[in-house]
Amino acid sequence: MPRSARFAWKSSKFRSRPQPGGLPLSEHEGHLNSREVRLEKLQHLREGGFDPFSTTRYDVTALSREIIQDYDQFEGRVVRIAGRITAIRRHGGAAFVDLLDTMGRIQTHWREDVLGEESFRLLDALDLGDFVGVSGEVFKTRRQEVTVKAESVGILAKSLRDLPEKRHGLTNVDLRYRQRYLDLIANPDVRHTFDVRARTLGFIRQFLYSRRFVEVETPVLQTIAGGTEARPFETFHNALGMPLYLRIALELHLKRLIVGGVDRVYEIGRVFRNEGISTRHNPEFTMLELYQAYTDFEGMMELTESLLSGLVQELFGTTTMTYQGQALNFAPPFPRVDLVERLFEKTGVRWESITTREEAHAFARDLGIKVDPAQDRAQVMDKIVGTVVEPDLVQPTFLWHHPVDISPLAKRDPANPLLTERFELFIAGRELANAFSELNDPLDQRERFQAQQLARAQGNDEMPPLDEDFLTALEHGMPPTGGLGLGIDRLIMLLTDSPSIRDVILFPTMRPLG
RNA sequence: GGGCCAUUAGCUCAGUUGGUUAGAGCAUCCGCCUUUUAAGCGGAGUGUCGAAGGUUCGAGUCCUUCAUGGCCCA
Repeated sequence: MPRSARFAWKSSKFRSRPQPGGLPLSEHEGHLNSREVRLEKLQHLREGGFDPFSTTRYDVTALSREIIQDYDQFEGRVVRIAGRITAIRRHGGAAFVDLLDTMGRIQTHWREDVLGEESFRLLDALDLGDFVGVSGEVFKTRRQEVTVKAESVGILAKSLRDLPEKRHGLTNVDLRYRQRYLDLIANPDVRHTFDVRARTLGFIRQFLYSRRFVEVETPVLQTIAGGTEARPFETFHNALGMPLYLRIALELHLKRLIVGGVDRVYEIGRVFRNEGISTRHNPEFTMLELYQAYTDFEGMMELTESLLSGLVQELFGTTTMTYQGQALNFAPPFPRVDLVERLFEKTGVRWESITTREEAHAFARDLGIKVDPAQDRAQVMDKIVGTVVEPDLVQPTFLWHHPVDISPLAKRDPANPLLTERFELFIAGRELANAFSELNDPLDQRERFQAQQLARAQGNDEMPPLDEDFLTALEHGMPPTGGLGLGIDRLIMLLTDSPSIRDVILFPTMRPLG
């Protein structure tokens, strides 16, 4: 087709139809759906020499928000912007076209007498969702809206599918998670949530760098998935001909690095636990684990307070924030609650007095707490604490002094060997972090692992197998060390006031459709 | 795993006691409109009512099973 041909597009939608308002249609005539209309427009653009997919670059000189915020500096200047069309308001020989770029929305004004007929008529083949580049002067309309005058335009990509509806956005939660790209286009809060996530990770890395921590990456695929109690995902290595497991914690490899003399070490990484999905659980999630030699759980408390209060200060400009209507104050020091003492205050029963599985189940029954009959004493006691103690811990609070029987990797309290030097940080009733003075006695560690093997043999499939390689490392000597694990996703939920973990994971685990 | 709820046009949603050809807004298509912004005015409804069975003269609506999601419980 000759390049000089005037570009004009008309839908063939009605070509096979009788006149509008006329005779009824036969069954196979007439309607094109929206994708077919867009394909037809694409075809016309190509035939007119405007292939939207042939453009390889468009040198952008300004972004929407900076043009609007620094209007004084941009007024009258020619800028080149690019983005997705989110609205077209046509006025005969002119049109307002809204573009969405990475910073936000900006309006452009297209006039036939400025662009010329051919360029202006490109609008006939444009739809919401298409990418265009616009170059021209920055000005303000009568209504004082900062606008880019379209002096030249380019089509950068065509969209073949409709955008979500503009007024209500995309609210179908299923679609929001499955097609997160649409969610990001339609719902600006989503972008904010993931900006906060990125800034938080940046802050944490900067904070740890300033304390001379080294960031490392340890194996995801492991022959023994240990470091906590959880069912792992299993996979298979073909060349080795053996099963491998996806890690459930970072702990045991990072401690090997402490043995190796990396005195301050951390990893931010994905861990995988083969358990149910809920508003607080995704099968894969992100953990921060850090280990610092020559300090203990008190050192980890100080670090935790300093990290979180600094982070909240950085994000909000103050140490207070609100989660789901609850005001939270991150100013250190955080209050401490002794686990065994608080349990006694709440129930009149001391942890030490419950020595058997049967007693634990009876205790739970007395409190009206439903427990899986298969659970052992420690699991039941954990559940009781989770029900009667933890929900009250709304303000950032250290729950500490956990019994040794639920803390297989923590050092004993020198004053009471049944307790450990451990704490869990609770905020808004939820566990956010877990830390302790790391057990470095290889003989004690072996005994506790062996106790786990007993539970494992009795059918507790959350118990990891004994990790002989880790014990060998410990036998080479590990200095006294403080360790901390912190759930990044739950932290981001707090910081973005998100009720569900799925709101802070870009692509949460979903069943496939059909 | 159990209970409750939802699934209707591309998107957001109505749809009565089972009753004629299933509706609205946005989006889309046609016409008009050169500073609008939920632009406006006039015209056009585009659908496997999540899927499969069943009851019925008649099912979006009632029953069963299944699928996906949400909330609560485990």
